[in-house]
Amino acid sequence: MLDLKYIISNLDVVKEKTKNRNYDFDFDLLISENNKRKNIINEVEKLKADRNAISKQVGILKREGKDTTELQEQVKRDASKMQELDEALSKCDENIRNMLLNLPNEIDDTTPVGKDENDNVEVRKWGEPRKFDFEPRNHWDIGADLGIIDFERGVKIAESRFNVLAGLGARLDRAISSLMLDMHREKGYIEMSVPYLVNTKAMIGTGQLPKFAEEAYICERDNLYLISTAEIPVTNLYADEILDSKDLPIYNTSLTACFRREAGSYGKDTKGLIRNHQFNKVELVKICSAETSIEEHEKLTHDAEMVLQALNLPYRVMALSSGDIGFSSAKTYDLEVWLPGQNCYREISSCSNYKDYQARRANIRYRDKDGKVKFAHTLNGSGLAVGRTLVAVLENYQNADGSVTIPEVLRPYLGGLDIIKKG
RNA sequence: GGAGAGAUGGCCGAGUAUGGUCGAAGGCGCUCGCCUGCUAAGCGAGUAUACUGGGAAACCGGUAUCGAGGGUUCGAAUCCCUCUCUCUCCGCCA
Repeated sequence: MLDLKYIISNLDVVKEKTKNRNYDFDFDLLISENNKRKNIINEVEKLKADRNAISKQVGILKREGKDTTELQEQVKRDASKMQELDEALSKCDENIRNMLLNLPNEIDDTTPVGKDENDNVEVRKWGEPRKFDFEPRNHWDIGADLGIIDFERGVKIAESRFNVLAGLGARLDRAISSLMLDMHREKGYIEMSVPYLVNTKAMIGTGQLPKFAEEAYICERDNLYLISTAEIPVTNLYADEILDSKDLPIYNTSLTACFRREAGSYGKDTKGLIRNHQFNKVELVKICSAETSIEEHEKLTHDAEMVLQALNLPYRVMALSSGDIGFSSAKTYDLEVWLPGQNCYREISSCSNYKDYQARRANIRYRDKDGKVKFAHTLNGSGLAVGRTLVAVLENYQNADGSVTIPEVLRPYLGGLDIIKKG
């Protein structure tokens, strides 16, 4: 949520930046609603001030044993007017809040302006894609042949876009998760184990609602949502809190399953593990002050990159353009890993600086050194998507005979195992 | 699932029976100043948030907020109703 006062006093900039997202927003309606609101406040608060003053008088007179009937009658006359105005005011407040909840974050000045993902800008590249002396295969062929990914049975017990990892597939998934969590813990992140179901308030806090209700699985009976990312529970841990500046920055990491309906992506990546309804992800979440968030964002991205480097997986870092960046984000770097089976780079992590956008929604604040209460900045990034990392390992480490070499750093997590072979 | 107790500022905690002088005692914490070889202690002062009006600003006024929402009343932290959450006991259970 952007600050309404900021929007009004920087209207041209905000309009321009919203337009750069290809996002339509009725700023005129917002402003007229706000003017209406101020007028009502003026009127109703005068009435209330009168009422309070008279009520005070009544109290004093009653104690002296004097008659107050006339004063009481006087207040009664304005009661219905006050109620009317109060109702109009709450309606106004609600309208404004809804509008603000549906206005995306202001893009950072360094976010490249562009139409869509084709305008994303490559920031850096790491590693050389391996040269194969055979035709590299897709991970779903490799996985099925090795018997470590079972696509059919996942569909049988749930529906399409669900899969089952079996044997070394499941163990490899766990090894990858553990490696990531250990690496992040060593960098100072606190590991968190959090609920996979959250309430509406949390979903609004991080920006999934009201705009993206279609993406979420709902447990209607209990009015809870399955999380689409650990960002939701971990960021909202601090909702409605005033943190001490001594406790900032907060570094958290969390492994959770993530649930996404993938509405509107029918036909996209239907094969394999790339786009599933449920996948594991290790998330990095930071809460920090406004002064440090740009630097913390760079560091967070770096921390996610280190996992790819440890696994020796080639990748590139993309700065998302204004047309591709997420609704709540001011600036986002995507990490894209090289997938030889598909001969392209694919997103494996998304690292975003939300600045105070989520903090305003979730009411996450801190007291700075002067004792002033300020909105915090929130950041998060995948470090990394576990399923997609599994994909990258299978495709990058595949051998001509269909086996897959285990990357060195994962071997301690697999009892020293160095290769997955058929049978 | 059954029975009971509770929710007050950054934190703890009084106030609720008897509605008005309660934005709310006291303590802790924090900030500033004093004092003391240093630290600790001590002394003094200050210390909620949001919205809104005026002002260049310092600041001054108004409104709202004692879990949330409604109601009674001239007036609600205090009385009534609904909901949410927390705790204790019982039952069930990984």
